[in-house]
Amino acid sequence: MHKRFDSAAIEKKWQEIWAEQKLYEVGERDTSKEKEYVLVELPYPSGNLHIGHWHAFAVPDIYVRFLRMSGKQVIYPMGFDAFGLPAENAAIKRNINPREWTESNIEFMKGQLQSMGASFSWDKTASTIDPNYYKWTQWMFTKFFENDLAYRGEAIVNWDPVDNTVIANEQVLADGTSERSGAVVEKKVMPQWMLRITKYADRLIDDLDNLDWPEPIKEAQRRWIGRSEGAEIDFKLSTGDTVTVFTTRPDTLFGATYMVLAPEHALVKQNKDKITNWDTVESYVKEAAKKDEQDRLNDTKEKTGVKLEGITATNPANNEEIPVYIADYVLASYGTGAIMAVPAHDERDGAFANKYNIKTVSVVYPVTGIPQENPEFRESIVAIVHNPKNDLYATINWKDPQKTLFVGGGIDSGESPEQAAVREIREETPCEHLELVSKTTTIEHSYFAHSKNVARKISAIGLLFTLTSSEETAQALEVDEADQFHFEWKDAQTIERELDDELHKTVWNMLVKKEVFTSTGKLMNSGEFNGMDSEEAKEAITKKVGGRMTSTYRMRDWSVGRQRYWGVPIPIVYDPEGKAHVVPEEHLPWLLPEDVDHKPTGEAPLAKSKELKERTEKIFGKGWTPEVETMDAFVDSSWYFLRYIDNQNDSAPVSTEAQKDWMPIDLYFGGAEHTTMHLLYSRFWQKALYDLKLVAHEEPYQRRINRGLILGPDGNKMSKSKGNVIDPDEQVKLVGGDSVKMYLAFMGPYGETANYPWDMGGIAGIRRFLEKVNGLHEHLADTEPESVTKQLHKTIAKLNDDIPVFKFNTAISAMMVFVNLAEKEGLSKESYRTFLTLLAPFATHLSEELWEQAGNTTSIHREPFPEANKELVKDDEVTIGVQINGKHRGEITIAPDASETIALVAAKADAQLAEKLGASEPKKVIYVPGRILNIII
RNA sequence: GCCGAAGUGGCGGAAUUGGUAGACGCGCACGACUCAAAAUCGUGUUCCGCAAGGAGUGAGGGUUCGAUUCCCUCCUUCGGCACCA
Repeated sequence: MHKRFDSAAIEKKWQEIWAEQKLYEVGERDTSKEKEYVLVELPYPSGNLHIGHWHAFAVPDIYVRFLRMSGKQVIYPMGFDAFGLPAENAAIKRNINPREWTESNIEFMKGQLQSMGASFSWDKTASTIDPNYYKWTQWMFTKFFENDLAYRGEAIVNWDPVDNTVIANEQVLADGTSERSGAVVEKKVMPQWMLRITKYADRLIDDLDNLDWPEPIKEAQRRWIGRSEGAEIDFKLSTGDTVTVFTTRPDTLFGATYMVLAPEHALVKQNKDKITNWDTVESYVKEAAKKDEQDRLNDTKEKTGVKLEGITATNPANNEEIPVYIADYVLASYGTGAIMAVPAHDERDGAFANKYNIKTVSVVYPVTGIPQENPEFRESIVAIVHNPKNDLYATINWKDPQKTLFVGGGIDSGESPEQAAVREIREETPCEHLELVSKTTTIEHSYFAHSKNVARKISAIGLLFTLTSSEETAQALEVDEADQFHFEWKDAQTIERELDDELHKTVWNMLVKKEVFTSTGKLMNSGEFNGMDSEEAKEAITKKVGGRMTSTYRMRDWSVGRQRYWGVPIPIVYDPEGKAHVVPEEHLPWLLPEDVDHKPTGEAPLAKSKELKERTEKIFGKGWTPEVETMDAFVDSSWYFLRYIDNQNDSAPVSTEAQKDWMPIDLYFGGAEHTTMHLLYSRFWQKALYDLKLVAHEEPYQRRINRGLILGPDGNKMSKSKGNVIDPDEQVKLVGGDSVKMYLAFMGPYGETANYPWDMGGIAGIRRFLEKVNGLHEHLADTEPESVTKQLHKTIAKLNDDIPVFKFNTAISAMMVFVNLAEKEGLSKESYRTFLTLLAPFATHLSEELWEQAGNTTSIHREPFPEANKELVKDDEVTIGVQINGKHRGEITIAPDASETIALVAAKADAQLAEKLGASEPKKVIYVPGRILNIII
């Protein structure tokens, strides 16, 4: 029966009692239980919690409580990631100290967190601005510095002109603006504090394989790191310099008809004197630099560049002299900043060569590109052949020779390709039927090998070489002189129209339309490598020209220095010669000075601190100066989960004992936005610590679950300007924390990255459900119908199934079904108690209140989670669908394990079904017990 | 452009070793209670059709006794990356 309740009073009452009893503190590790470390991303104290925080923290609490009631010792910590630009900017706006602002926010947010009624392990908390925390952040940085993982290097950095600081690559959005301020990011070359994350690139990719993470997140990290396997190859310039290029396609080296340097490439300036068109070159270089600074949105289709007159390079594969260009489509910061350009097999090079009329040479032709699962098609491919004497190309289709295409020829003689080809053929074989036996002597290697071990020698069409499509060696195969082929000549348009399979289309596009073919295949026009498979040729050609197989990465080192105030001071001091030294452990924490006007001017605020300067000289001596940059806040959050589990430790960031107790993190709930930032940084950090023997695990997070976004009621992302922001405090006031939490859990499955719009009616429905639960005791009876007991056990089973896989929505739905039934049929006191414990992880306050009202003196949250009685979960009877000829025509109710005979009898007993079935005997019966009966007549 | 995820009533969603499509909730309609409204309770609610019946899980095709589920082709939406050699 529906019965209202005062959620505010109940929730406040229990929150206080729980706090007083320290009900959710974890304390020491209890080894009689299995441990479970459930982590949620610690909040940034921006002022107040938004509804997304509820979704992030309150909903996983259901899972945490379920585990705890199921007998595990669960740690579910909460803390604050409190350094960083937003707090500093907010403080500047309000003209107060960032520390004051942040700390007051933390206090306020703690109250909000309490209103969730979640079981946070408050004895295991941490705050990144606590000197006892950042002492260890600094300490680890010094270890990194000593081990060459942190270094000061020149780098092209992203400069945010509004926040007046450098930001990381990961913080630059796709449109070239800053993730922080929204300003257009500029490129600057500056000395930077960097962390050598690239050293870990391979491990960061490879170790993903062992993690229980959603595959899309892993894939996003792999792509972000962007490992490219290829080769470095040296090209000699006519100036005597050597240019190293990076390429993923060394197999196409014979097709490298020019070379491109990035405009910023050092050799450009160095050879100023030898470049005869230096003025043009110089202005292009300047233009390119400006373009880079403006924005990277400039459409990437239009390629520009300038030829370096007076300089050539030598292609090491064929010793041909090739021109050298500079072009801004080659990036200075990727690979070696120089490329070998292969216009036939790279789209960008193709576009560039087309524009500047550079020679194009095809060196790879396709053999695949055909669906693997279509063997019939594969068999039909035979080869592409080329006669360099007359530039005639042909593709031969073995199964159906009529599909053979001839392309090219006679380009220089003014003949059309068709005319030339026909002439060629006629001259060689003056008959209509081209017999595929030796008629000419120009052919050296011209074998076709059929996949069915039938070999034929083609020698009539003036083609220099052909390639086999099977493993059979050409020499071993016999010539069958009886075979004849008839080639039908068609004009180009007809041929194009009739192209009906992928290979032929590809070849046609490549050879006739001169489109760029980027796939791998087999080699041609490549000297001794002709006919070799691309993959094989990569190594072979690299080896021949003295190159090196290597990998390069999209990801750059992590720039961590910030020219701002509100962050962890980088614990480095400089001696009078300017050499960097770490601040020794006894002087840590290296405190953030207070005597600073932190307003951003572009100069680092710490440079203005007298106290910091004096401190440095006092400790290290006269002439020593402090580093004035602070650390990116992503550094702080790269290890917080380690501090949680040993937050009182004075002698180390975290003890090995605590790690043995709790690490690794069994489950990390979080948002998709951290995929390539926090999640990558902290994995790197953990690996670096691992190599320094400071942690026991190489990966911090065993399992990761990303949640979606809560949208406004209008289906849009919540924003103040749209006026669709849902304030959690207001909602809690309206319907209570239990309802807010349950509603967020009810919207949809949690483990998928789906976004759910907030629905005012929906949350009212949850509140209504809880009010029904509140009145449920009025339906108590001495005995209950078996249907109710059975439904209860089905519900128990459902919850035990659904909660571990985060399908809280269907779990709640099952409880609703039970309550609806129990209201109608009545329920026993025992069932009522059991139901309350089912509800406890969801409606933490109300279930506790009703539990107390039912006469219990200990907390419901100490109760074990119910287990279903398997006998009671089974149904005595089921209603199954009956199909006639596959169409649903009615239903019958029978025992779940009834025999086919019984099912048929039941179907015939049904008047409607009997009529449909008529008198005829069924042709076939498909009966799946408990599921379906399908009768074919 | 490339990579990834997803398309089911008016809405959020449920159902996959292939077996009654639309659980549960919202919304809506009608009824009860009320002077009235709200709240609450009851009934109904995929679409077309008075009905019998038919159609139906983004579109089209295929496999199957049977497809939201498996296969092929395509479309749309969302997310990520984007001159990365």
